[in-house]
Amino acid sequence: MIVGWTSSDKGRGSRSLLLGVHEDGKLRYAGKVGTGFNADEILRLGELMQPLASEEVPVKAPRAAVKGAHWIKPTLVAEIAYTEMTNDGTLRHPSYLGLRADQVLPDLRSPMKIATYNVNGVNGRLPVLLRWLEKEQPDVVCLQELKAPQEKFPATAIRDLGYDAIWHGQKSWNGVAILSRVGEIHETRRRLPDDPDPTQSRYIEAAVNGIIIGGLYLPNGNPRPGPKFDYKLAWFEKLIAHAATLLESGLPVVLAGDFNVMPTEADVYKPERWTKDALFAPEVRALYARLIDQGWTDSLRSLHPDETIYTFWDYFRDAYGRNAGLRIDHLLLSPSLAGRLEDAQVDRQVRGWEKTSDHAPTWIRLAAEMPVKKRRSSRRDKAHE
DNA sequence: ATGGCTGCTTCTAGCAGA
Repeated sequence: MIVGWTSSDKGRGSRSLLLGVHEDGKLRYAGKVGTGFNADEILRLGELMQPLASEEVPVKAPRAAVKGAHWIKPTLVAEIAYTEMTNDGTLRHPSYLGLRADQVLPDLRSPMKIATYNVNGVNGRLPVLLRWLEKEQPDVVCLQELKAPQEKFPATAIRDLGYDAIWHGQKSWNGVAILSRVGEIHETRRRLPDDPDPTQSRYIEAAVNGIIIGGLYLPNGNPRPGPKFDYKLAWFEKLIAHAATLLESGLPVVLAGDFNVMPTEADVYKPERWTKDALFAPEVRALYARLIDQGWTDSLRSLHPDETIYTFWDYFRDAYGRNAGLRIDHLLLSPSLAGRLEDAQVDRQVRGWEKTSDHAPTWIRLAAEMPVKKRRSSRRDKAHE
């Protein structure tokens, strides 16, 4: 595991990587590696490590050995060539061979429950939001439709329940937030690259416990056709482009939020009535399919392939009572997380509460890492090559 | 098919939502 880096005197990039190995269920210091990477790889590693920065020291190590160390959450697995293990357990003549993107692991010492909830006005729904947080205790929450300017976010009430928060507000419309009660929130961005309209607060991203959480509120797009629909398509294209770079990073990522798309006919109570709507139009569903085809897992559908699942019910005509719903809130998992998906549900009862949002909270649980696991990846005997 | 509901703003009537 890469546990940190020490910085270079000359300009950007790291001078050496600090290493750890899992042994007897614990991570212990295994020395530094300062060779084997070129300038491009140093830059790439720098970009990957930056969002993982941590105050917490992940391994015990001699003070002199780690002078000027920048620690990260132990998430990235590197392949290292070396001649032997010294008596003090560090690697002799280590050389960096590359990153094992297939073994990039989040910090999952305990299970992690991650939720998304379009609150439809964070202040108007505050009693409902707090009641739900207290009852269901999600670890990380993506909120959408805050409908509040930056300074009107109810941070104190949320902090009183043990949640740290970052948010990107906007007057009247939109607004997104990420809450966590399990680890520091390291914000990585607060709008999509090349957002067609950067005045709209629709995307916020952070690293929490070594997992990148992208919280999003995709434009509604009605009426169709029209400028709002064009904006939806343009925004979706930018999301797809950014999602591709997230996958390329090899990091564990959850994209969660109100996508304003019913992916298939199984996700609408009456598909034939919605074919011309911006939430179900063929071109919008095609964009969703393109996103998924990059390698994302639609958590709820993958665990419940044949169930009727809705996350939204209109306020009109007793839609909730008639179960005339839509599935438009999604949690997408990058490949390294898909195998850890343990549960995925909608807290649909919340939609029946007083003064509630028209959406229901939707969540997943990722399984904890196996407690004791020896890793093959950090060992390779150079003599045999 | 239609009109039904809700939050927010500060021209409490008009908009956006889905």
